[in-house]
Amino acid sequence: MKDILISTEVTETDDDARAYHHGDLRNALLAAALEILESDGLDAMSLRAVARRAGVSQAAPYHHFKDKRAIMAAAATVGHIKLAETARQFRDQSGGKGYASLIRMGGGYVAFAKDNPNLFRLMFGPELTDYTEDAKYQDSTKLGIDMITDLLAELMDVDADVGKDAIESSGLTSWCFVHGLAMLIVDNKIVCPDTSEPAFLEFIFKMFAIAYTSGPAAA
Amino acid sequence: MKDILISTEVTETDDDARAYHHGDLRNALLAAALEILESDGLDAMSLRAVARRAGVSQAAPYHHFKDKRAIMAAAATVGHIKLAETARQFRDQSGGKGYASLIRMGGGYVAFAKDNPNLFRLMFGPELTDYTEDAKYQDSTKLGIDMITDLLAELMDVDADVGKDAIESSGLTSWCFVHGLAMLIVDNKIVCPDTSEPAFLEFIFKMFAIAYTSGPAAA
DNA sequence: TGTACATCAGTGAACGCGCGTTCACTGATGTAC
DNA sequence: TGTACATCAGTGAACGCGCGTTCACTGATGTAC
Repeated sequence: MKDILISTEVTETDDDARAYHHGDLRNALLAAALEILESDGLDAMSLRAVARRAGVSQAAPYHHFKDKRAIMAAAATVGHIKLAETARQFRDQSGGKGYASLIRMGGGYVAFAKDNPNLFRLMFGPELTDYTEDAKYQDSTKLGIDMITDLLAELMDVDADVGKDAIESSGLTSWCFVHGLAMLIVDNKIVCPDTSEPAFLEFIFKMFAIAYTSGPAAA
Repeated sequence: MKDILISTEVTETDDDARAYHHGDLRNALLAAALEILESDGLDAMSLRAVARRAGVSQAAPYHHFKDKRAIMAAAATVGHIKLAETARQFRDQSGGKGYASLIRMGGGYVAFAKDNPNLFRLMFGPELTDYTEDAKYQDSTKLGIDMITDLLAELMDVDADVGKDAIESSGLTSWCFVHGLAMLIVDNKIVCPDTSEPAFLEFIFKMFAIAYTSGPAAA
């Protein structure tokens, strides 16, 4: 399941999205939605605006999406998949094993948020928290935390005194830190180098290092 | 400045908000806005809905707020002040000095977010990031991080080898963790005890403890 | 104390707007014979 | 190969809605004399 989701193309092809009059209007609409979302914000991402951008009539989207929330969920699904892909790419970069790869993965998480702020907000915002109509969407929301937990399970010595609970707890706290960092960057509360610059990874490493060496345990 | 802001009443009285026909319509509108925001979300918090709830005509708010963003900023200002108040109350609770008070302060941050999710979102959302018309609002946004940094300056041994930079960096990472925890709770991604329960503080302590004892430094 | 006046908070109607969604339609395509 | 038909993606107009904002107004209040 997880692998299927991850390997899905970003412009995902649905089972019933065949080439008719337009060719592939569903994907064109989804792409238009993502473009409008990132350039003008969630409020600007109306079904009418999406149809306009895709060059079709305002009624056309209803042949591909049940209602507005359906296309929002589709956009958020693409986002969760891209987030997981980015995190994995960063994790697999060269430059040290062990916890360094965990930190790089966090860097990927932050990089995605920084490069797709409005999509990131939609993914974690209130608009879709109770949206249960799309199983693909719901599955996709678990990709991020699953990757963290899986990697931690590798890194921690599971066979010894560390159990499943501890891994999950550690995963949760790592997620909190990296999610807060991402959110505060997206909110313009923290300045941070461009994700294309080498300085970006240095910044991430520094933040993680400080986080894990100060506080109650270190004091 | 900071103390003035903090000591301001939650239903803040502005310089020019005197008792005329209504008595104190500005505060009534602000209260209505906060109620609608928390019960029905930001999209429902229209100027017309606020006026309706306050029992006045839809044009009345324009005698007290320049436009819609002005009342959003006023609501966010109240939020930032309440957030700082809550954090301070938690910090000053009995039960240990030192880093325990830092953790309790984080608990206050999370408690506020959990009890005022939509207000919390507005405070850190994109709607007001470039709003420069209200100095009071802009000042209020700094209250949270300032409290963290100030407390850390007390806790850390400033005279020794720890400089201002280190304090600010530590403050930033503490903020990241607690902000992420708050956000993920608000997003319904993490289950967490009610803030009224004793278990709430235990949960916060546990999360902090795990965060600061796992990861690269501890490994 | 009483009157005239200035102030300005709140009114009610109107503006133009974009929205989500529905509806009967039309016309290009694939398929059965 | 050619014709008739069924399918259904996309159309264009319309629905009712709530929004932010402006405008001339009205009427309660505070104040000057």
